[in-house]
Formats: sequence, structure tokens, C-alpha cells
Amino acid sequence: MKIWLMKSEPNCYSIDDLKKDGKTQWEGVRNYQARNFMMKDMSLNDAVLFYHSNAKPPGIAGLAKVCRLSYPDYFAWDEESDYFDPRSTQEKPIWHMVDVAFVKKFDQLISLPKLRLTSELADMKVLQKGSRLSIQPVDKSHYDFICDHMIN
DNA sequence: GCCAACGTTGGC
DNA sequence: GCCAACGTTGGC
Repeated sequence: MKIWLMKSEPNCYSIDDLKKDGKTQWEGVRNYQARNFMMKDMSLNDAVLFYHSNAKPPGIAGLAKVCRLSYPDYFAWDEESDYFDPRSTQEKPIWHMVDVAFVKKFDQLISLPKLRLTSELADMKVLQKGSRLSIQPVDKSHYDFICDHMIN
């Protein structure tokens, strides 16, 4: 099982939205590196740290899991969608998405400042300067530490 | 609102 | 293929 960190702006789609919906499509990724993680590296039931970006404060809000392997992001074909990309066609889709299912919401968000104070997590990608990638692999050691020491 | 970091685009 | 210009992300 691999572990991922996936960013979402909570004013767009939050952990509470995922809890309510049970699962969701991860549409709108328009970055090749993040897309390739979804297309090539994700497996069913991979764990997901659900990260709230552009929030006050930002941080890890809960856990999710991959519940459907990648398939074409058809929002790219919809002219009405914010995620429309005329270069992507049904014959040759450029963008792909996975589905993600709710696992749990943390009682308390693990804030970015708190993550930064945790020396065991200093190597996490999300803590590196200029780290903008919206889907990132997470080391098992970091995931285990979070689960064992930072929840509740 | 600012701005650093990064990815993409397009002229050459 | 290089790289300047531009747009976006996202913390602060």
C-alpha cells in the first residue's frame, strides 16, 4: 500500500464535504506530475492524507483512500467547466482522475505550523519550500508517525 | 494583498 | 533546445 497527500482548498471541497459524500471524483488536476501519480502509481486502497490548502490554517484534515483507479477526467471536455481544456478529447484524453473515499476526519486538524515543529516529519514534501504539487507521495515512516503520534 | 517558487508557453 | 515572459499556487 502506498500513501499519498492530496491537496484541496476547503472552500472548494473540504473533508466535511467528503464525509458527507462518502466518496468523490478527484477532477481538475492539470499538472502532469500529479496526473502521472494518479495514472501510473496509485493502487486501489492506497491511503490518502487529505490536506486543506489555502486555509486558515492549512493542514492535514483527515484520511481517505483511493477507491477507483484512474480514468479520463471528462470535465476537460466540458466547455462549461472551470476545468475545460480544449486540447483533451474523448479519443485522446490528456487528463485523468481517480475516485477517493472518506475514511476519517481528524478531531483536530494537524496544522502546517504543527507539522513544521515535528522533527520526525521534516523531510515531508509538503513542508519543503515552494512545494506546490497537489498530489505527493508520502513516506510510510511519516504516515506511521502521524497515525501513531499526531491524531488525538 | 504580497510574493517566492514553480510549471508552461512560445519566440527564436 | 534555450530561456524570457507569463500564469498559478499557496503560505504568510
